[in-house]
Amino acid sequence: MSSTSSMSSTANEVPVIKVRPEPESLPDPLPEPAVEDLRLETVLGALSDPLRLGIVRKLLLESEAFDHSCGWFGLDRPKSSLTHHFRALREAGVTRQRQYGLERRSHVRVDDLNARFPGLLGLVAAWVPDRASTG
Amino acid sequence: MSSTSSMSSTANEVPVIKVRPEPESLPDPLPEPAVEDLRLETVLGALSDPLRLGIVRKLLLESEAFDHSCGWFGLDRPKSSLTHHFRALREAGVTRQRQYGLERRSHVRVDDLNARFPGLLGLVAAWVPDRASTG
DNA sequence: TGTTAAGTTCGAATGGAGTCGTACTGAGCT
DNA sequence: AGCTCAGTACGACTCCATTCGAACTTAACA
Repeated sequence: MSSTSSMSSTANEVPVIKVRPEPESLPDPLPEPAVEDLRLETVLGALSDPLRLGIVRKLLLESEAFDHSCGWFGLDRPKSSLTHHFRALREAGVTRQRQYGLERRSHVRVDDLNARFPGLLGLVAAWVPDRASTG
Repeated sequence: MSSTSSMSSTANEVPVIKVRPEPESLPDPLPEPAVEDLRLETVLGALSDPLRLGIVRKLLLESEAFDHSCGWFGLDRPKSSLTHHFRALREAGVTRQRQYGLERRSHVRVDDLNARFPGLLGLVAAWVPDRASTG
């Protein structure tokens, strides 16, 4: 919470260090359901959309250590549509979103989902999109 | 298995025998997608409804060796609604339906689903319905 | 043959999800 | 201050799923 990483600066030569946020200084997650509130039918509903299924699959297979912003996915949809889908995933509890400046980055709640619905993410990762989807 | 229990009949008195359909003489299944045509997003969509999730779960946990008709589930919904949901499950490939006289009996396509989406049925079986659902 | 019962079909109403344009917000940069 | 850019908010539209009543179909059975 209140880890105001006071970057020691000796008044003179200010070290301009791009500090990648440490696990202790992450922005708070946007509103999301708690692990114990995850509902299978809601999660399945969120994953029943090909675009969202592709988002989660791409996160599972290709994501780096850090979260990924909306544009990383290369989805050919207007921004307002993407907002809709990323919010659907977060509110269902599939992804977690954090605000980094202008960007809103997402990652899959792997531990939570594996705890509540073991095997589900494996199905998503193994999913083969139909020709012409995911945009 | 194929014991066509030829209940002794002396040619004259025609034996009115209620022959329960053997595995070889089952009615043809109603139209359904082939195993290789099952789509994860479609199956998830079919299972994202609490009523249908309850149907499949009940079939997995409590079903006998034979299929079960619509009324076996004790669902408190009008018949036209049940037709809708059972058809949704069948057309998504989750269940198989056969016509037995007046009744249309269902069972889960366990082998097909385990082959295509291993682990999925385990999640359905482990599902705990929210208070006040499944009708 | 007539009744009963399981389930379908149709049609309507409702609500919600997906799609998108437009306007807006807010952080970072110069 | 002003620009840029990521993403949101809002509203409109369309479409689909859900729900259900009412009429129909049909097998079983007396």
